[in-house]
Amino acid sequence: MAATDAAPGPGGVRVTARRARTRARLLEAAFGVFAAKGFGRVSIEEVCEAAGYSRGAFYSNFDTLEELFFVLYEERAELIAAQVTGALAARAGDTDVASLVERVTGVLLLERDWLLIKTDFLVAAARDPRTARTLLEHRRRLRELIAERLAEVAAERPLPEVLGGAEGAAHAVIAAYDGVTTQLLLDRDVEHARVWLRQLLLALLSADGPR
Amino acid sequence: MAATDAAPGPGGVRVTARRARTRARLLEAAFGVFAAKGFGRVSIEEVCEAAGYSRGAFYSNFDTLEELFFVLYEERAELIAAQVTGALAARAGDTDVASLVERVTGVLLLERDWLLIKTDFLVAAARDPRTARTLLEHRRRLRELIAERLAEVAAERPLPEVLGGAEGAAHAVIAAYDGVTTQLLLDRDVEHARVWLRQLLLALLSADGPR
DNA sequence: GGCGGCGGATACACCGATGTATCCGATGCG
DNA sequence: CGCATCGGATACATCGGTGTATCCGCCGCC
Repeated sequence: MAATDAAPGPGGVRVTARRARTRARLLEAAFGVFAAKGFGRVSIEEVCEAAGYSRGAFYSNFDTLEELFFVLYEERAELIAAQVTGALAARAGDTDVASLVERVTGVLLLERDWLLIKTDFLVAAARDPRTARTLLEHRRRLRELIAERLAEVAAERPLPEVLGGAEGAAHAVIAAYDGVTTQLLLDRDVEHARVWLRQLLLALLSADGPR
Repeated sequence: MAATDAAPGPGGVRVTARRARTRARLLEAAFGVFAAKGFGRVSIEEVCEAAGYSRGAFYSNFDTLEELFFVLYEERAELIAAQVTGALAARAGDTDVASLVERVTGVLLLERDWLLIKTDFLVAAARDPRTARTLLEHRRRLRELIAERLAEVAAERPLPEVLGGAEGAAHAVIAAYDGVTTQLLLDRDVEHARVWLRQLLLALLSADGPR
């Protein structure tokens, strides 16, 4: 499948194997550079150097650094979403809050680098409504995944009514995740963050449990 | 007290009234510019133009744009801290969680612009340990203020033990605040954010209450 | 009211990053 | 195996931002 896959892409543009490879390498390298220095402090040149290409390669694949950044974000976000889906799907019949929390926290707080990039993206979205919609949509999907799962759990043992059903509870889970993320960005203690997130989620979700 | 206050400052540098005014105006203008475009997308020139000065004025008062940004942050952070202190001190004898939450949420989620700048600062701190220490110290102070107050509350009606005492509960309050902040940055709905934060805090703090 | 000095304005040189135009080599097809 | 095309490299023009050196006017004290 060398160049035979040079099929017309969605935009009618042929994409050869070679092209796809450089594009992927640029994205991969950009991930590291963005994480290290932050979008806004990174030049096109730096990304190319890290990937082992010249700027010519960049301009052949992207129009602007922002475009690359957005593509990078969406790509990884998709990946995370898949992982969460997996973590939630595992042992689907399990309605124990604790084990659910356990699995989700494991997936959500893995790499600090991703959190750094996600925060850069948040900053961009905070000022540009169009970008914000992308991020909100992504969050909505995660929230729904969680809400569905929590709904099952709630069937066995009711969630705190203060939160407002499975929907509200899912909202709370996201908020807790965001909150812990902030702390992790500052103290760099991934292990502590994971423990703390677990604790926080348990406090939120099983509050009325032992009433 | 016109120019007589041109007393040697802490660094042995005379600071005249005129100088202080321009400095303040630059900071004030910078606040708006940073909030609108984000640190990293702002040039020195832009700040000066917004303030009604030329770049000469800037370089006379600051060495770099980053320095101005940090000064700006610390100045406002101090102000917020004072407001929170005030909100917590009011009706010091009051040990009702709900009214406490009410007062704090009112102070914490006022202007979106401040949240934008604070997030920019977070991004900077996430990559520079030195900056991180500043931010962590600021958070620590807020946390202790809250913890002290929660300790009083806990004397009347115990907090959820899952959180780990007043200290842990204060930690949770900060996390919830950060989480709601993220959402607010995206959807721009301040009123909703305030309601939601209140709900979240109540869920966290009064969970075991009616047991 | 003149004068010294501080604060801010103006002008200039420099640098880094961007975007583009052109060129060359690799890739894959007939 | 030769050729056409695509992808990436190189070279160049340009621009915006920065920092600095110098100048001027206003403020404030004698």
